[in-house]
Amino acid sequence: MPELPEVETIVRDLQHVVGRTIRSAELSHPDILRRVTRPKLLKDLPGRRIDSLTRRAKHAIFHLGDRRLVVQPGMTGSLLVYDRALTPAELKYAVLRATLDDGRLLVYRDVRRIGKLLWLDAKGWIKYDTALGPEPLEEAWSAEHFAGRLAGSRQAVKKVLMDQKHVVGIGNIYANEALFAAGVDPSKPGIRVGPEAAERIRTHSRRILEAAIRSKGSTVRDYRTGTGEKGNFQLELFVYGREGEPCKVCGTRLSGTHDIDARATVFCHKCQK
DNA sequence: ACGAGGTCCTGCGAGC
DNA sequence: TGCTCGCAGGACCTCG
Repeated sequence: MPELPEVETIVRDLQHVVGRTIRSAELSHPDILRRVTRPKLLKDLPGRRIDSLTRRAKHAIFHLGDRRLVVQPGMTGSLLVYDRALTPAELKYAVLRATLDDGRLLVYRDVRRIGKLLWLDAKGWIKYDTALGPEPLEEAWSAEHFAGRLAGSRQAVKKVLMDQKHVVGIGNIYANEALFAAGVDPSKPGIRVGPEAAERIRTHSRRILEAAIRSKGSTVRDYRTGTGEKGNFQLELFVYGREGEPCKVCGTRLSGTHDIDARATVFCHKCQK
């Protein structure tokens, strides 16, 4: 489940494809495309140079001349580069395969295809970019900004933290972790989270995201780095995936619920108020 | 304008 | 042993 640290890791690992030109492309499942058809994308890609590869929110952005290929890995998406032909097993989930001018293969792999590929021109990019909230590791996500968004919402604080309109890049794993670290009950309505607790959530979110980047992300299931390896931050999780196990801080049995946005929420009812 | 809830997609593991 | 079924969740959509 790539969130910000996982996509950041993938993008850093794949910088070696920058400067390469796409020679040809193949797409096995057009159902992952958004706002573009298969014939259009496959006609547009060949001959384009990868000018840069960046991250926005939980997405990887390939800058290809006047257009951008936005990769939203969703749950099970990953980006991999091969210097050999794919095995039949690898081919099964290789949704997009782009042959580069040095002969290597750039692959978007996605088992469940919850992920999406967007092919945007300059205008489409602006629309996409402006719909997203600030990056959590940048200045724009200030104490005032976050406290203001919380104060204006009756939604559960966990849902606000995961809402990409308010702040990007934080998904279920890191929302659970940040709220535990901040000592805030995930179900508390945003409007009832005071400025002090809001600031704890913001600073702990940043700290955890940065630590997770240093550990190359959390591999809970399918996530792999851009070099095909597992991340390591799953070893440092305090609550996610630990329902029923003892709280690492106080020993209380961790609670679990699906009441917030139908997502798995795990928390310590003693540490989080 | 906002919030609630449904939908997509497939592998995996629990349970019988 | 082999089957069914529930679950995982980011982004987007519709409905009220």
